[in-house]
Amino acid sequence: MAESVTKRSEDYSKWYTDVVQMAELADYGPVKGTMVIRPYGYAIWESIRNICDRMFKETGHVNAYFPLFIPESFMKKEAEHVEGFAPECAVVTIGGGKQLEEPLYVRPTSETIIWSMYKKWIKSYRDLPLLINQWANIVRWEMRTRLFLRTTEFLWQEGHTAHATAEEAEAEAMKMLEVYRILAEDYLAMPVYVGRKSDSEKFAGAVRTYAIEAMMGDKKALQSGTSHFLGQNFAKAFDVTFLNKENKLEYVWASSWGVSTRLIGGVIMCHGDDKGLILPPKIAPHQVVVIPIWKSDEEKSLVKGKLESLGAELKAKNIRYFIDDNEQATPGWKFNQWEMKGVPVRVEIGPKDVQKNQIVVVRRDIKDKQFIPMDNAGDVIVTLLETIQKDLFNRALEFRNQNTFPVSNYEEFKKIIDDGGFVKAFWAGSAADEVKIKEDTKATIRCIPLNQTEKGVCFFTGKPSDTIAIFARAY
RNA sequence: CGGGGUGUAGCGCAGCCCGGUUAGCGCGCCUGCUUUGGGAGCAGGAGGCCCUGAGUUCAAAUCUCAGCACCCCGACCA
Repeated sequence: MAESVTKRSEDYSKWYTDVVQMAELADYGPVKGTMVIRPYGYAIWESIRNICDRMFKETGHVNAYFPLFIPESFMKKEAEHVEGFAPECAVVTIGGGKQLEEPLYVRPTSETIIWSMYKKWIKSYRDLPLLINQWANIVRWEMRTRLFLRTTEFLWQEGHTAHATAEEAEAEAMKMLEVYRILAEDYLAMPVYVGRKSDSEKFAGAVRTYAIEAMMGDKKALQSGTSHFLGQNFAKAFDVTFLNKENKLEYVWASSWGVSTRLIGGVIMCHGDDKGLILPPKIAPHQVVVIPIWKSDEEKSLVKGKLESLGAELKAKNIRYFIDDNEQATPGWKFNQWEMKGVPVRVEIGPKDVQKNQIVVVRRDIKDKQFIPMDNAGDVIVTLLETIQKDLFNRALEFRNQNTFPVSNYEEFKKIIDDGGFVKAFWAGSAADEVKIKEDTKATIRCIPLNQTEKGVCFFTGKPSDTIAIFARAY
């Protein structure tokens, strides 16, 4: 009986697919490109969603919900937007058995329908800022899909804000970018490069796009969150104006920002190993799994007694724990199963432990096994979870830094990209140069870090440059 | 849309080339007994429009043609 995943070193994408399915995170839906998020995967999404939602509310945002269907005419109002999204949209042309007067787009993102409503709601500077987020599903008809990373339909949040000034809208985009950085680094333990997108990579309809970019276990990049300064593009397209303090009519300034279930894919590829998933404690549905062990009925009642007191202690410390007392499965099977599912800490209690008043505690990430006294188990485990959270981040950070390289010419660049890794180097090229690099190497500018002060020479054009860019192959 | 491939039990496959009784195997599932500190053992059992349609033949999972679906590599895409 060999129920293990493909080794990461053998076939990384097979490994990924194996983990997603064997850890019961998701399954393929009946329609090509669709995904069923299974309870365990959904629980991870709920963790992420709760963390985000709290941070959004702490930064002054409120939730609302806008319709799934968008009239075709709305999509066409912003030229770049329709050009960018129309080819990957699903369109409804029949309703109630009749051909519709106007086709309805299934939202690929909600800027258009939201700004059509903002036109009604915004009249004065007193109505601003308007800071709305929605949790929703969206549809993008992708040609090639991968569970969590790119599916036809996925879950996300999209924030859409309206402001009286460009500075305020830009500040909002930056603020939410920072929220995303905190989400990625402090909760998902996934270090990210934070920066601006090049013009060719920016969102269709944005003035500027910002992103967080993470390195996966195969040294490819994953765009993990984006935040856009939209300028007045959508306000102009939907004619959203307000009277400012000087009683002058002005177009509203906007931002939008989003993260999606793709983050789950990021967590899998950032931390996972050949035994499966490794979840950061802060988002793990179960932070601790307790596996009781007994043979006789006598041992069973002894162990059960200890389980109760341990459960009470873990609960008192607000630890999310699960006692796997299923008698149909053997302990060995459970060990493997919960390692596959990435539970950060495993606790074993058997007759021997009861006798010594101890428990066995095993870390998922480094397999470290220790025996600790029963009495202060709660405190020890709280500390252990914090340590694991930090260690996961540091391990990922070290991996990323060791695989991020400077280059001084294009030959070096090609070698790094071919061998796998990020390139962090001075850049003064054009959009055409970006295309050329992409054609040659499949690498793109992932982001241009903010607040740069250094000067150097562009590795591609040889021109002087004050801009460092990060290049990589991406998902 | 171009190139290649695959459709047989819940999953993974064999059988097909060379047509011939009740279509097999592994895992999973069910029942019973024994087990339980790293994926338990034995015994018994359930489960199949062999992708669809047409054709060839005494006879088709197997040969021929058409269709459909899916997968991989491109193209496209974040």
